[in-house]
Amino acid sequence: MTIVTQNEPGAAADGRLDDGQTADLAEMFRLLGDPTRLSIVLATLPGEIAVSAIARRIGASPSLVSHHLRLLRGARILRAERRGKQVFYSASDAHIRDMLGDMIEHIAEPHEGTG
Amino acid sequence: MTIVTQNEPGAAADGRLDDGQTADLAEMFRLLGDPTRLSIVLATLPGEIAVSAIARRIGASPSLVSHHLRLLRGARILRAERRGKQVFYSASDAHIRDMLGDMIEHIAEPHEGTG
DNA sequence: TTTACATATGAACAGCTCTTCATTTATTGT
DNA sequence: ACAATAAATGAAGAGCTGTTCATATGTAAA
Repeated sequence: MTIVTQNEPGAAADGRLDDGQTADLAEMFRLLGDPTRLSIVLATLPGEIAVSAIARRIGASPSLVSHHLRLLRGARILRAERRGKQVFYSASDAHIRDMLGDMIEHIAEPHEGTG
Repeated sequence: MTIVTQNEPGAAADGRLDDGQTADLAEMFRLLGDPTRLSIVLATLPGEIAVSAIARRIGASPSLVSHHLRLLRGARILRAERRGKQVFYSASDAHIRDMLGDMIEHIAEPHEGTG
């Protein structure tokens, strides 16, 4: 689960990642590749949000949300902080937040006019 | 004057995407979420590359590569151009290229763990 | 303690996906 | 025409995944 950043000189400049980096990146994409899970992640971007609030906002059961949250926690995409009865989730760090922010901007940009 | 309520391209900067955009983004992530498929996409980033060359480079069978390429073509992530017996693949547009370039930069950045 | 709320976990199942192998189509050269 | 090479396609199976339901755990208040 460690992201190795010490790759050989000259790599990564033109889209070359080593196998470990590729696997890590794919794993991250895989987790974001489910609509429910992506909705959960998106719901955390504005700021900390409790499990029940996520469930309400995306229209899913707390159980399902919790299952997905476990995976997102495990991949260090989200982090949890308990406060009373509730557990608040947020992006695990600024890196994740920036990355997702960039993705959203990309998606939000106008695509070519379809025929 | 009220604030824009149109939820099309140019949505919010705080992580709010409509269901369609979320589904599209998830679908894209899903496709990039398989290591073999991600490797294929990465192999196309430096420039056009033929199917057999991709297969050689990532160590997969031409058949498997072709199957994945069909999905990537279908999602407009890659585009194909036949030249003689070979078919060359590349990122479908600058948008995709930029997005993936950003992702790679993000992944390549130092990402410390184990505090 | 008991009650109520919030979240997490386990089991189970339907549906999907990745891969392999066999076959087919497309293109070039003889 | 035939053979050779490149790529695409179809079928089939093993394994994985998302979801639901039931149950457990943690927390706070009465």
